[in-house]
Amino acid sequence: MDHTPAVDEAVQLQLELAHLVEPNAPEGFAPKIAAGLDVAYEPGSDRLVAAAVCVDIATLAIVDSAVHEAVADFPYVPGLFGFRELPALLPALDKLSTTPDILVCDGQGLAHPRRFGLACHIGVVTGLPSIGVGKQALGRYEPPGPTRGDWKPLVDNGEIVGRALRTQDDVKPVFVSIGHRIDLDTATGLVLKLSPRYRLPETTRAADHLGREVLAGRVGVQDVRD
DNA sequence: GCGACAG
DNA sequence: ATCTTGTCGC
Repeated sequence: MDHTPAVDEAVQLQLELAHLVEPNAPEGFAPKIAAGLDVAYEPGSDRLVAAAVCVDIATLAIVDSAVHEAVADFPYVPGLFGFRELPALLPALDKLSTTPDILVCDGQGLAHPRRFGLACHIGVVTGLPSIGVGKQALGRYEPPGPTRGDWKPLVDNGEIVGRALRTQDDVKPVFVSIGHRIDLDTATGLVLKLSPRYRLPETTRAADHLGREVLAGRVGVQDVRD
């Protein structure tokens, strides 16, 4: 990517990079390790902590983690998340001693006005399969049934860009969309697999928790290889 | 034109 | 995203 592009050029960059998104999983794709990515922000400052936590998909055990502290150099603009979080997320990924099979991002992937949300962005840049799991949709959506596993397609301009997925009975749905090198069905199945008990996947819960602990100073960055 | 708007 | 008080449930 670039070194802090201007807001207006960021939009153009997304339109170009969107062509690089691959909507299918690699041959014989059988992910074993999923990495949860999240960024924690310090109130009233530009300081932030990006966290990456690797989880064994079969057991949900945490097998590796890393963080990267930085200063936000791009403003929060809905639709331009990648430019704000990638600069911090990429270094965190590099610090992992494990290469995850798939990245689970906190935000949208294809379910984005220009079909290039954070998950697509980090997927294309790293070349790794990725999926986006947002807590909130960018636009309107049809509520899925009340049971875990129920879902409704997310439609934007006549295109199916993702799914509103119920990960637990009677809890608000999450918004799943592909990021890169994966398909919607596989992404949906993986999100359910990673969310056996809570609304959000264990991957994003773990990354969110680690980021907050480091921000608060309760966990030293050296404890997770900084 | 106006409102809505991932984290 | 983060702040903030209380409440419900395991």
